[in-house]
Amino acid sequence: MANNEDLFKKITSHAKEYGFIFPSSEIYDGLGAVYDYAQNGVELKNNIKQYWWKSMTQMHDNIVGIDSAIFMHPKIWKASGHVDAFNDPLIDNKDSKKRYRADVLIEDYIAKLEDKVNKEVEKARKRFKDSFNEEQFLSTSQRVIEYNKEKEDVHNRYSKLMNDNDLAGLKSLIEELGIVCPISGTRNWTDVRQFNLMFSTKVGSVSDDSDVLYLRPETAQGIFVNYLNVQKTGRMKIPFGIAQIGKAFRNEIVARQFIFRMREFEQMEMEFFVRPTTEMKWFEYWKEERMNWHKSLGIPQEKYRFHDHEKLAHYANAATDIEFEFPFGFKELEGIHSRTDFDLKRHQEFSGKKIQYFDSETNESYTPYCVETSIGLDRTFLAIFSYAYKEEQLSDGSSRVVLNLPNILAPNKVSILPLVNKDGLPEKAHAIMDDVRKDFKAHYEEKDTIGKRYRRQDAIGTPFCVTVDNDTLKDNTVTIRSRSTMEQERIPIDNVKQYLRDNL
RNA sequence: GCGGAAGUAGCUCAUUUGGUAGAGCGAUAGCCUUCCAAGCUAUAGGUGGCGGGUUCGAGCCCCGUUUUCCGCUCCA
Repeated sequence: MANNEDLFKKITSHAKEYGFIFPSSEIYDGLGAVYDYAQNGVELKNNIKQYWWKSMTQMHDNIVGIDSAIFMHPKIWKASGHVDAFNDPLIDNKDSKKRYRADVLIEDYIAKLEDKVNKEVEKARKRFKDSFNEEQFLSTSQRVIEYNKEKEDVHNRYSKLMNDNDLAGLKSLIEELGIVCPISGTRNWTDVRQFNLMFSTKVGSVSDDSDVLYLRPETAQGIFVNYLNVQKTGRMKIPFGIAQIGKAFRNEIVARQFIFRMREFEQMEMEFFVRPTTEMKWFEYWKEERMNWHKSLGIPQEKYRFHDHEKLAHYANAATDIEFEFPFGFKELEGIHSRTDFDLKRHQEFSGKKIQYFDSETNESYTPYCVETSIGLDRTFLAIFSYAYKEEQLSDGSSRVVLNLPNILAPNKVSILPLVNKDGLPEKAHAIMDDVRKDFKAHYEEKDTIGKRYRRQDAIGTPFCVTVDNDTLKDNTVTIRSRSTMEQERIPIDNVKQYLRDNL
């Protein structure tokens, strides 16, 4: 465990030292849970995006992509359930340090009153046996009437407070009812605070409540609200999918573990629309398809596992996560959800627009069901980066740090190096560089000894180094060195690009 | 949000009871080098996280604040 913590620290500092990820606003002491992608990081990230995008839109003839705006009509988040489902009033007990939802505490209290009523009824039922009349008992028992009155009273006040968003009122109600923490048993509560999942902002130069917009907490809704447009203009036939890559924003209570949980992050989502009753078949299909995508990056199966959800979100009828074994344990990397027709139905209801599909095969109209694949781009970055990071002990007693990135994702594909910085070698190397860069992201370096330059390229994951020496000037051959094996072979300059094409 | 620990050069760390801040690595420039880090020379780089207090004098003591890490908490 301590070893893994140590490893994770090394990985995060490597990410900074070698230009992959910087803390946001670092010269101003940083901004919590926000990170910037640096010169090498942005290349790796873009390559991951492209790899995913192609696997979706190029390798499937029934998946198209869109890029919807981050700003969307505020009603969308009402329809999706985000406004109501993620506005929790939270309260902490200072003694047990436990956090509760204030509304749940009060609801529990009301439930206890209900239990008391039920107990009274049971007691009475035993006492009166066959002559027991429940209705009569409920309306005459003094105790039951009191309990019911308090229940109703508390419920009314509580509902009003929730509707008015009166946080101070919720706290005084909790105190007045004498609600104690189940753990510590004390009434030592903090103030009630509102937890808002979504960031809000205002549109227009003059602030007004009616102009509140949310920064989207997921990209999926941009797909759902464009479903009709895409289906019609693309003449899409079910089953078909819509893919999107984009930023999303969530106000996490605790955001930690580097880029694993950030307030601003990027998702790669694909919503696949299917005929109702076929959704479980497609759910299974996408589970397998997505796992294969991960494995295609050369990371072994044992680093991944499925984790099925026991408790389903309000929109889903099946859900699983693909988890990856990060240095800090198995954590969610991608979610695959069967979202039913929840989203399209809700948007039909809230927008008043008919969102239906006429299926010419079955000759009927229906609201399509939807299977979602939703992968965290930043988490994928972290998974690939941390798996690639290796400290190696070499046979000659020295060591090296190498990023064994999948070649297709590496920021630089090749580095062109003159063996020494004289004798016309730099000129020759520049000529090769100018040719290779037309087809591959290439890098040129003439400073320091060749060994140092190799190690620097190893540290940022460059798969190949091409070295120009004196023989090159005579016979137009160069050595090409592999990052993974550190072995090199001699090939004609004319074959360099073909070699790269064959080996990347 | 609570509790604990920490914050000195780009990185890793020194400065042993308060007396004007150093090293290694790295970086830059040059030299030397014909294939795998740690050869030579020179140079740059710190208002000691920030603010206040005590003191003749604070990196060191006190208070506040902020950031990071660890634990708890929360999480579609």
